[in-house]
Amino acid sequence: MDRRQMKTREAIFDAFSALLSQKNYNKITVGEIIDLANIGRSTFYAHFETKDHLLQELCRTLFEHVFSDALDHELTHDFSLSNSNAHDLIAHTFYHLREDHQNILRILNCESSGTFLNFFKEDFTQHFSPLLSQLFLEKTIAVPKDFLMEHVNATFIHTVLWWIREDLKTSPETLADYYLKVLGIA
Amino acid sequence: MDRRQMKTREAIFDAFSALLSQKNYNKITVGEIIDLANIGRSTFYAHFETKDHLLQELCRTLFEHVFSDALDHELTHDFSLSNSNAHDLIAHTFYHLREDHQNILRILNCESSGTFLNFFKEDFTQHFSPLLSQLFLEKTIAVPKDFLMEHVNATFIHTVLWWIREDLKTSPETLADYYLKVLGIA
DNA sequence: TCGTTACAAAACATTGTGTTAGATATTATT
DNA sequence: AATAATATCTAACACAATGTTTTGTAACGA
Repeated sequence: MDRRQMKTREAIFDAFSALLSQKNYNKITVGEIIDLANIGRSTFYAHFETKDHLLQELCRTLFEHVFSDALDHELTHDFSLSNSNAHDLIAHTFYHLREDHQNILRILNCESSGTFLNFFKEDFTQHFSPLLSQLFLEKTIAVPKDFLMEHVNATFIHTVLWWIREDLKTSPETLADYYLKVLGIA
Repeated sequence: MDRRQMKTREAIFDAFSALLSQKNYNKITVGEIIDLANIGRSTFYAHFETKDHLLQELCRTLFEHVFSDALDHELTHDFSLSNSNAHDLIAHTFYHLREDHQNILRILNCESSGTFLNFFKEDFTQHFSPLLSQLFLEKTIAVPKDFLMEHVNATFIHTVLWWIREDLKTSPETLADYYLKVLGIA
């Protein structure tokens, strides 16, 4: 890929996420982005069809490897998920979020978090929910399966958001404890 | 208040929520609202400073009495909250949501739900969280109190959203069961 | 009935979106 | 090093939506 393309793409992403940490997504204009990224107007539209597409691509690139990396790393050893395995898996994901992806956390905490959560939720559901719901089913709680899956999902997101709001002062292991505790698996 | 004012205010609210059930909040234009409400442009701006203010006022008027009404009705009898009381209280709120406020449910389910959930969440937190967290503390789960409160909160919202998505086919009592079950109080 | 007030219609300035044209600079190719 | 390809920049453009203003009219309350 052309170096120029990569440079401007970088610049756009940087400017965009910088603006996102300051103001709501809906209030950000393309004009502001290109000013901060220091690129021409037509250049922006050569890269991204609309502002919505930019958001989508940013989320995709950010979230892409968080969950899958964590799972790959953990499941290499053991495919059957015990309680302690689940704890390690969750904790590992929290580590991953904290160390390698500060950008994700900053963006999840911005005013437009709702917009990002949809993407975040999708990835989480895809990778984790099946495994966790399997753990639950062993306990045979008398609620519908899809209700349970969404609960596991929503609780994970709420856990991450709480963590960010507490400025990541809780350790990944402890946070994984909290998560599994309120879910009743612990 | 002038009858004319009330009439146009009604018309604006009706048109707005009708549009919200069709498309995302951000995509709705003032032009569409005034066309559907059949009022003049200047009239709209005489009533609402911006589209955001309209949204805010709509949420306020819709959510205002849902939680407080439910609480008033229930707590008249008994201020100490036992497990069965909690179940009745939750179920009563679900009834309230279903019967008296179809508008709320339709709006919570629209594409812009994230926007409304902030208001919804506020009201719920204000009225319910203290009572429910009290129930939890008796069980002395080893997680921080504010984490627990937010969990109770987020789970309620997720429960309502799941209910809507299932087209309200679950009875309020059963739904209250589900809610308390996944919270571990049941 | 009379003063007040809400409304409609239309024009208006302003801002943001997305497109297009030609000129310039950077890149990969030979 | 010369060349072809292409990413970029400046600038102007049409378009849509926002929010304001003006003027005339109709509905309201007293």
